[in-house]
Amino acid sequence: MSHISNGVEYALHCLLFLSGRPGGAREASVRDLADLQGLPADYMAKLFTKLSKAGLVRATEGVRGGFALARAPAAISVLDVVDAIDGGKALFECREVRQRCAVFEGNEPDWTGVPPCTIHAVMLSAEQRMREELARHTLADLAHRVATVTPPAYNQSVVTWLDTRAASKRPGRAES
Amino acid sequence: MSHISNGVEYALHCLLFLSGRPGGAREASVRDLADLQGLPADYMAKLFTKLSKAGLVRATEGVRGGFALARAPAAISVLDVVDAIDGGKALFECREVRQRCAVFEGNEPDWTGVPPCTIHAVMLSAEQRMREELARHTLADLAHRVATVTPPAYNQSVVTWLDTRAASKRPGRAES
DNA sequence: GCGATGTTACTCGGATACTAACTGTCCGAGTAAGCCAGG
DNA sequence: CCTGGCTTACTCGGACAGTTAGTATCCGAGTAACATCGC
Repeated sequence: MSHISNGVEYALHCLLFLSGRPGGAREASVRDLADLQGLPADYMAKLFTKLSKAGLVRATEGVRGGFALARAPAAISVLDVVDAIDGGKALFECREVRQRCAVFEGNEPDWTGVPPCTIHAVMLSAEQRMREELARHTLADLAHRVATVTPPAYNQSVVTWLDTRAASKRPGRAES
Repeated sequence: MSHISNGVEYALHCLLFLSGRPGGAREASVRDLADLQGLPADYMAKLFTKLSKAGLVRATEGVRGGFALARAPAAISVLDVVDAIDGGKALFECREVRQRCAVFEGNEPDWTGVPPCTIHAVMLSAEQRMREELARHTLADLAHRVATVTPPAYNQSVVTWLDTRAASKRPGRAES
């Protein structure tokens, strides 16, 4: 299992669609976002509730509701998304092996408890480097980089796909 | 589950004992090393075979056999140990979400395959930063730092523990 | 006394559970927007 | 014309199964060192 889960990737792709819409700040439903990318919709709903609790997106309820970014794309970093989805789990969990040393025979001295253990310190610094790199990139950066790769016709077709999808479903007794 | 497993921690602690022995290059059996630190011995044996395959330690078979470092402590980095135990697994696995976009309807264009996807690139750079930090620290560095924290009496008692342990078991019909 | 045999402790590798996390699905409750019927 | 009810599509949250990786244990095979036994 990779440390950064698939959920993070799913969420980032969806957030990119949300931030990439021209004119900004329009909202989209989870189901449309998931179907557009071939992702499991129910699972995405779970991920979006996590994003909402982290304050990255804002939900509007009811019919024609959906999610929109709660902040500007430039104010949301990849690290924010990773922490929101994966819960800020540690890269490494120290098991405090030093305290189990057989030489102590049950009563370990006080110097083994001093934080952090030497090996743990190395892992913490490595994790810090990783987090710094993730924090350097924002949704705006990613969206801009994606825009340089994708042809404009693709962006247009995505917009029309979402629009026709939104138009096809309307509340009330439409099909009766 | 943390990305850097407990096995890496176990291995690093054992390697520190191996590199910290004064006079260097003496060997110790897996069972002694495990019992000294209260670690599962059978599991440690598996980890040491991984270390051996990676060329970090050298095994001598038979009675009074054991493991010794294959290189100088200054020539073994924490990254070497992580890769040997955890198999160099990726921090993030790209699922190539772009190729599933519903707009394509089965026939994705060629530009989605260009490596790597924008999100993947960010994760790769973050992983690279982490690996650089892990590669900066060697066993010699760790051993030196540990030596500044632990009292000298502790090191002496560990040596005597290992020696008495080695002396208590001898082949042949010792206990008859 | 010297070589053959046996015992012991080690490495090596496979087979097998157990546990935890991630992934994905299903379902019910609550809410807002629009449509329709009745006053 | 206006108000109340109804339908719909959404969010929200819990419950649950499948898969995978890490953790841990057990066991058998092969090997080297040393003690003992037999010549």
